[in-house]
Amino acid sequence: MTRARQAGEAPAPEPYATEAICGRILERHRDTVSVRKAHVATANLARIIEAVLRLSSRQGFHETSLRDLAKASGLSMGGLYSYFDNKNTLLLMILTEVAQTAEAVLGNPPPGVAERPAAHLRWLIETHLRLTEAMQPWFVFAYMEAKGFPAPARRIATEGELATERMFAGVLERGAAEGVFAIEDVDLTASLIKPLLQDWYVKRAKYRKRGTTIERYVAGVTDFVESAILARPAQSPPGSADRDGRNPAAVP
Amino acid sequence: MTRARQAGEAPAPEPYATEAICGRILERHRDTVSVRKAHVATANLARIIEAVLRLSSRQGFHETSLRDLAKASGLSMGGLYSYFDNKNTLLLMILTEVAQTAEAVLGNPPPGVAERPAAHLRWLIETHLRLTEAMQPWFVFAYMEAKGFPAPARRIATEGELATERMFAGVLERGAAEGVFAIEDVDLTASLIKPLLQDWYVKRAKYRKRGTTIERYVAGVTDFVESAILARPAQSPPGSADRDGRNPAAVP
DNA sequence: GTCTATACCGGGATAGAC
DNA sequence: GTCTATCCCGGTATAGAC
Repeated sequence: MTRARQAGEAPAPEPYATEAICGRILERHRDTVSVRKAHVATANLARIIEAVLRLSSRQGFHETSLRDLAKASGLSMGGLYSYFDNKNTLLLMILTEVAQTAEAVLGNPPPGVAERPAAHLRWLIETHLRLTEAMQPWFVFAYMEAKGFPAPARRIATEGELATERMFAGVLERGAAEGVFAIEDVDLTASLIKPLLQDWYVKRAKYRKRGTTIERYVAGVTDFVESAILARPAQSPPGSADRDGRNPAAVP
Repeated sequence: MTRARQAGEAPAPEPYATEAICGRILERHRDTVSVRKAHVATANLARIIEAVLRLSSRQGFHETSLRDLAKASGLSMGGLYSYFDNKNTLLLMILTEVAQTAEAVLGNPPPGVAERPAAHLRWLIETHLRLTEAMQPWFVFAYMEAKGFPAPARRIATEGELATERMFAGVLERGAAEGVFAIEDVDLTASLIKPLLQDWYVKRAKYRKRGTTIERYVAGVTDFVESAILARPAQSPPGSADRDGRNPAAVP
């Protein structure tokens, strides 16, 4: 991801365009892709993956047949098999790429940010949302298709999940230690932030229909989270005061 | 759901046991189920659905074959078809039951609660979590399997989603009007609460592994949400003060 | 009411021509 | 490197015995 650019490589003005990402995938799978010329391989891989992401978003990956995929990508059945040895490998290519990208991007805050927990938290929220926006079909695919598949696929997705959750937990921990955050249970709070970020790409259609912009959403989540956890100087500690009596609603 | 109990009907101490729910499903599908005796029909339906929920949670619904389902439920291939006319109907049975139950339960707050927004919000959160806990496999199924299936199935799930979101929006609206909540954007806030509740059943395995109890989670979400939106008497309005400068992190 | 046996189709994967 | 033709399995659904 954040590797040094090779001499002669294209400047890649769009690091999250499908073609650019497929170039990186190719590097990781030189062995399973039998096509030698790099530029034709990336081009075709891009068409395949663009197609599989599109079809899967409607029908799911398993329900997407290789025949459909061949038609949609413009290749033939046999042609597909020079890019992966079986359907499951195609799944893994996408999942690992998503996981790697997320870890590389979120693990590299700009200089100075990581030292200030409040700023770091804010950066994590905004960067996460913008990354998943730029690679929306990829993240939706990873989220939706990870379950119910062979163990290795599951693990990749789950690990990625937990990795980013740990980043949040780390920031919250440091912020709480410095006294800028007031948090009772760091791990629980970290796991509550995660779904707020995932909602943006998982339910993208809903937000699009409502006309919610990403700027609005970033601001909304940031305010929501900060209101919940920022330490407030002149106020009683959370979880103690001014609550009206519990109303234990047993399920009827 | 909240119908009057028929004379002679069992007292049903467990309204969310699989058998009890399948009794209700049977009422709604007397036409497609060809087995006449009610008690044998509900018993078998329960075994079928218990099996399909279990298998689908691992492999997904589409990947679960009717052969597997027959083995797991103890019925034969042919036997299954006296309970539904095709696989898709089985899917719809489950989805509609989940949607109906959620709406019936969440739409009936105990007397006095609906009048006080703070109490109502708290009741909604706790009831939602406890309901989805009691029917966890059902809700996971509905959440996971709704996408990628024929339009009618999609609609049922989406409608259910929006219905509960509207309940939250309504409460927040009233609370804001009364001045007990300080909320900039009611609709956005309502849609942020939803994923916090869904996370409990979608990622149930994670929380189980960590030893997070439902009481802990209820308290955690309640505190988180209330800290975020409860109006604070002696404090500047949200979204204005004491934030360190924005740190607009463009995706690198 | 439930089972066994079977029809039939669409899926993934491969062989070999071009 | 890519395509066409084909194999074979496993899926849904049904027919007819018990």
